[in-house]
Parts: sequence; structure tokens; C-alpha cells
Amino acid sequence: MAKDTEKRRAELREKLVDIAEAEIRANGVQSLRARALADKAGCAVGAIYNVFDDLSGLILAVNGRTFARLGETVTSEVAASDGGAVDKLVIMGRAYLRFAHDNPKLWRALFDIEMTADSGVPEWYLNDLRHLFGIIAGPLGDMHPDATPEDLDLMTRTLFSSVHGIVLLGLERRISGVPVERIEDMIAFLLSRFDATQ
Amino acid sequence: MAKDTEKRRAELREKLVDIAEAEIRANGVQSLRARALADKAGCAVGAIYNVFDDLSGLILAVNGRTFARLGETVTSEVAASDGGAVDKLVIMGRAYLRFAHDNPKLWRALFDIEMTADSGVPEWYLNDLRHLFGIIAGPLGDMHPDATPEDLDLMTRTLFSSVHGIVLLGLERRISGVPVERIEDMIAFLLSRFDATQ
DNA sequence: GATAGTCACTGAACATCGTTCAAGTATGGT
DNA sequence: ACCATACTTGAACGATGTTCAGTGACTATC
Repeated sequence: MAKDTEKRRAELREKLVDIAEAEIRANGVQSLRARALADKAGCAVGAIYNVFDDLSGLILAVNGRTFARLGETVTSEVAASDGGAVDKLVIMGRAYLRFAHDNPKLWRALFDIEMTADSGVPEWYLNDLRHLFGIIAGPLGDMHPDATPEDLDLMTRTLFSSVHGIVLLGLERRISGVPVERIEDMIAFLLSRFDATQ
Repeated sequence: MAKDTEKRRAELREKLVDIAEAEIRANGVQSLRARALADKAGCAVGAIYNVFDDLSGLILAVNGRTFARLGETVTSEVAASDGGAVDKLVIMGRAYLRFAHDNPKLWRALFDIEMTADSGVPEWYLNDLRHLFGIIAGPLGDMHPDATPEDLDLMTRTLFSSVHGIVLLGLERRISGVPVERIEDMIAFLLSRFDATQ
């Protein structure tokens, strides 16, 4: 039966993703080594390449997990709130910041890797991103009922990119040197500016 | 005389920076190779390490040039404008976008390298950054005459980070896929939101 | 001008990396 | 039981950044 092989491969795949995730979380994506991975997984180096095309593929799998966790965090926190549109946006922004702050290396891996590997963006990536944009567009649409879909899309991208930039440079000690509370203030300030109702 | 040696070293330094800059501009910071550099410079590989601590030092030197050019571009374009505060901010934001768009690889190198080398941020880097923030804070202060210095600093960082995020994700084809004109619209939209006088 | 001493430059060597592939081993079907 | 097939292995490969003993040129002194 080929099922046995398939199962073994799936188990090895998962084990490798586990180990790689732990390594990236602890030391960053740059310090991932094929031989260290094989040692910890109790397999040969070559075995990695039976399960993944290359190390980028493995990192991509880790990023898939990270992205899913990020999405869950943001979604659940927004769902738990009963505030207005701006409140929801602030909650989302802060959830994004907290996730990046609590998982700095994993979060960075999301953007460090795929930049170089232009080849193929996985479909799940685009789907998750579309979903994330949808979550943002909801409250924004409430705040601007008469905005065209194009305007809404523009606002959504602008907002997400801005918050991302604030979190990115804010967590970069060499540039900002500001405490996390200040970053929260920056996000709140930015989002208050998007409120058309006030 | 030691002057001769010093001069030779200075010339080699400059030649290496020239070559590295051309290589990064063409193929990105990741494809910089010590041996290829030595070949093009007509020196031994070891000679590179007589002039720079390591390749990171060389990249840092290239980044210094890039940062200077970026600063000149933004400053001169703002100086040439006779518009109001918002106009100046829009001009700065667009100048930043255009520079990143025209020098994508060199611009990316500014942020790709120093992240990993946490060791020491060069003083010129912090000075240039402070200068850049000062340029932004000017028009912002005009727009918000009664803002405290702390508020102004917060606004400045927020604004810069937001524009940076918009440019960063906007130029990333895999995420945005929007044309440059749309990115300009996003920047203009963001900056219009910072105008307290309207 | 010859000689000794200093110091920068050289490039082969080193450690390490991701990736491959011939060889060995285990598995599945008859 | 046996063969064919497929999977796994880990030594080997080509490149990488970085080093350092050896080489050679240049400088100061007599």
C-alpha cells in the first residue's frame, strides 16, 4: 500500500513544520539549517527534500500557520467587541500590533521570505489576505456609507498598509525606540483620522 | 609615507562601493558575492576585508549613499514648492514613493540589511533619520500650531511609518498588484486625513 | 645604493551552507 | 519466497563569507 508511505510523509511534514516553527520563533528565519532540522527530526537531510521542494517551502508552511493564527486572533477579538466601527478598527489594529509584538520572529518571517521567492504566491496566501481586507472593509463601509467600492478598496489598503508600517517601524528598535504603548497611541491616532462621523 | 597606502585604500573603498551599488541596483542586496566583487574591482578577496569589516559594512556604505540621495531628493522637491503645509507633505510622500519606485533594490537594501545586524546603528543613520523627521515635522507643526512637541513627534512618526507602509506594500506586487498611480492616491488620501484645517 | 625591517596584499584553505543522487533498504504484489 | 518498485539515506558537490600564513613591495637608515 502507498497509504503507509503517505502517512509517514505527512507525519514527517508536520514534525518538520513543528521544529521549524520553534526554531523561527526562537532565533528567526535566518537561522534555519537543514542539518539541524534533520537532527531534531531524527531523519536524514535528504528526507526533508522528499517532503518539501526546498527550505523555502518549509518556511512557507510555517508562514501558513502563522497567518492562520494571526487571522484567528484578529477575527475573534473583533467579534467579541460590541463597539462602533472605529472601535472595531482600533481593536483590529491593536490585535495586529500585539500579535507582531508577541511573535516578532514568526511575524517577520511572513514578509522576509516571500519577497525573494517571487515565483509563485500560494493561493491560500491571497485568500487569507482577501479575507483580512474584507474584515477591515466592514467597519470602514459602516463609517462611509456612500463610498464607492473602489474608494472602499483604496481606503482599506491604505489603512492596512499604514498600520503595518507603524507596527513594522515601531517594533524596529533602531528606528523608533518607542515603547509599545506609544505604538498603540499611534495606531489609535491614525484610525481616529479615518473616522468621518466625528 | 603612509599617505600612499591610505590613498590606495580610500580608492579601493570607493571602487568597491561603486561596484556594490551597481550590483545591488541591478540584482538586489542578496546577490552580492565577495569573489565577484573582487574580480570586478581587480583585487583579491582578502583585500575587501582590509577595507571593510565584512560585506555588511560594504552594504552599509552603499546604504549611506542611498540614504543621502533619498534625503536630497525629498528635501529639494519640498524646497521647490510654494504650496501650503498639506501640499508639502504630499510632495514629500510622492517623492518618497518615486524614489522607492525608481530605485527598488537599493531602497529595499536600506531595510533588509540592518535588521539582522542589530549590533551597532551608525550615527549618520540616526542623524539622517532625525533630519528626515524634522522635515516632516515642519509642515505638521504649521497645520497643528497648538500641538505639544510630544504630539508632534507622535504625529511625525505615525505619518512617516504610514507612508512607508503604503509604499512598501504598494510596491510589493504579490500583495497589492495596484499601479503606482493608485499608490499616489493612497498617499494623498492619507495625508488629507492629517489636515486639521480643512 | 645596498640592506634590513615593516606592513599591506594575496589567494589557497577553512568551515558551513543548501541541495543532489548513486547506493542501499524496505516495501508491496504475485 | 521472490522480484520489482519505490523510498530513504548520507556522503559528495558546488558556493558561500571569512581568515591568515606567506609573499612581495615599499621605506628608512647607513
